[in-house]
Amino acid sequence: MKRPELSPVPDPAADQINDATLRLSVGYHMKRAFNVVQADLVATLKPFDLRMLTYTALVLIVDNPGLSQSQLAAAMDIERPNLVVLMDELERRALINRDRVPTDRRAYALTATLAGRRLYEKATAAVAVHEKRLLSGIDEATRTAVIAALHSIEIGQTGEG
Amino acid sequence: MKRPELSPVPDPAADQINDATLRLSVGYHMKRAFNVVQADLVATLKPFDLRMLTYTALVLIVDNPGLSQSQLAAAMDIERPNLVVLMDELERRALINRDRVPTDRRAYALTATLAGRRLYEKATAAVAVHEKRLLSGIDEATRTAVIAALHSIEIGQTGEG
DNA sequence: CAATAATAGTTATACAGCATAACTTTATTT
DNA sequence: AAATAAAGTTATGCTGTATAACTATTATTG
Repeated sequence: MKRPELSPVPDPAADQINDATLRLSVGYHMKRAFNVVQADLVATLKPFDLRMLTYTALVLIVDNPGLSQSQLAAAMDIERPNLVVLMDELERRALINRDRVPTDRRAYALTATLAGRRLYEKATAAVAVHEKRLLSGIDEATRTAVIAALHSIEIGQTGEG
Repeated sequence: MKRPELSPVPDPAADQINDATLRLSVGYHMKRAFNVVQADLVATLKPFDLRMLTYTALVLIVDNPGLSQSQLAAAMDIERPNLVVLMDELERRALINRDRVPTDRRAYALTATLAGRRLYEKATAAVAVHEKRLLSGIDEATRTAVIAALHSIEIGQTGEG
């Protein structure tokens, strides 16, 4: 506002916005960084017609054959009703099977089809490549430390005391 | 109740789900960690009737008085139409003012009211306290490294080559 | 064993976050 | 002056997430 027209820049605070207060928050940093990572992941998975949620579900089913929808929902930290539509989609695309559990006819045993496993392989390889590029500016030691820190935040050692 | 090994557990992956493949992805770690942080932030801001978006907007307006909605939307990395409803809410609650810019009658100059600045102070203090607890298990050096790494990911030095 | 409670999956629904198109009003450009 | 661009707005749709209520089945228990 008080910038005289000495500088060729037309507007003062136009492009330089002060977010120093927000930068004090780790949540702010995480949100901004995660936005970038998520955008990259979404773009990476798009050629495979997968979103983060469908990819995550597919991977967990391939790696944990036979698990139930409830278990999967718990693992993915989403509500059961929301998982149903994910399974509907993966099943419709013949990437997974919903087999009835003989010992508990309420539950489904989720397994990946051959097509599902193939898609898993391709998508996982693509994700690895893209993530490698995303982290190319961070050395291995730091990368490990970041992963560990993120995990420690996730675990949440903030006792109630 | 711990299950003794008298019986071969019918379902092996019952409570222990293997997410090793996903753990190779930083995005997965970030999402899970961010979920925790976000939940904490949401809970922290709830007493002030603020969400992450409204809090972020309020802070940026207080710290950058006079900025326009377009500038704010750019700073927050959200679309202008979505910012409108945020400003509607903050204005309705008399936390900010939308003053017409004399030199450009299309734009609004956003400023915080006294109530807005007071809420900013209280909310920011609360956020700081909660984040401190959230990061209590991480030493200062690691914390700095994590922030730096997150920022470097955000900036995205991944060239197009 | 029958009544009850709990669990797995489902449907319907609602809300927040994010994106795009199209519009009005005002500024800028040509 | 006409065309173009920018700021803000409205309408709309899609994704992700959450809850209530329902069914079918299993587990509990009195």
